[in-house]
Amino acid sequence: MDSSQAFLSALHKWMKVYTHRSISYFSVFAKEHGLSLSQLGALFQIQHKGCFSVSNLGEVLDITPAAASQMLDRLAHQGLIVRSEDPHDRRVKQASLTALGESTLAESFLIHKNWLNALATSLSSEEQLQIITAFDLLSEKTEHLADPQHDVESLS
Amino acid sequence: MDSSQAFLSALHKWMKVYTHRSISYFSVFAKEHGLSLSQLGALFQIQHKGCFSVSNLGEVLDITPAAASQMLDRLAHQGLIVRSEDPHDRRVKQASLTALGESTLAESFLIHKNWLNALATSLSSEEQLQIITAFDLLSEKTEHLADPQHDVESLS
DNA sequence: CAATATATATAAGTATGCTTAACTAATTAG
DNA sequence: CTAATTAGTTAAGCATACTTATATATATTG
Repeated sequence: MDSSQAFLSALHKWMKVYTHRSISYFSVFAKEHGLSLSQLGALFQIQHKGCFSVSNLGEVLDITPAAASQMLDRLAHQGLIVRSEDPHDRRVKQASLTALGESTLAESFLIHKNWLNALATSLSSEEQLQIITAFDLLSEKTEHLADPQHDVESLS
Repeated sequence: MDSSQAFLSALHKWMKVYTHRSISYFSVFAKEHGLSLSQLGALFQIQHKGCFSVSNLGEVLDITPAAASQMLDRLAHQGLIVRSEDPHDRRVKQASLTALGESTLAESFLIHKNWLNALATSLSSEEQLQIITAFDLLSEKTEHLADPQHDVESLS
């Protein structure tokens, strides 16, 4: 299909632009908060799923359970997550964000604010509405797709 | 303005969804290629600007020139970048991607392929066209805005 | 109940990623 | 031409981020 090709191409171009911007913003943010990019990444994963067992976090980050355990150790030590026993299986520890963890992530998106505001003012109301519709569509569709793990498995 | 608020909200939502996906994909990709997320981030920055002096790379990544020099050392050792003397100022070393560096980054976007294809097939042609228009608009506007460094400076 | 499997944690070891301080080379200013 | 500044590297030191191997607690299975 022709529009699929154009769709992938437009999305790819935007990903390059966005990746470049966000790496720079997240680098500054992480430094300001005494975090590494890896730690910030782990926090995003936990936030998205609500909670994560040690092994499952290791799977999405592609690291061993031992490494995931140590990562959670450091995050817990900084007060960003807590580990609680899973009532269904007492071997399992579920990691979830603390209030501090939540607010830290919320703040991490604010660092993009200047850029996004500049972007907003450079667009007409009509253009903004067009983009809003597009993003709503994308967000909705993405959430209905399978979780990344499945794609990852099918790639290997 | 009302549509600006909705615009920022839609963009924010999409950023959360996309950040979550891309961290997982880039984690897997980095591991497969023996890279860290930090190294991948540095490569993206160099790619975007074409070349980077040691100090300037340090600025966008918010690290000291010494750290940037060491980072480039490791990337050069892996054959992903080369450093060449700036003809205008022989103190300056310009880092740029090698063919291997370029192809590695190109490949890093392919790892999103399964997801993007699934996304594409879940959308009608009409919806795809709407999204294409939106992304073209965004990519174009973003490239005309000032570089991230300026925003960063104004934040501190 | 005993044996096995699973989830996590801990220990030891290595590479990365950062810092500050000291050093070298090139440029700029007086 | 000398002094001061700037760009980059190097060294020492420390925290992070991973690995494998081992240990411990809980679950599952025969």
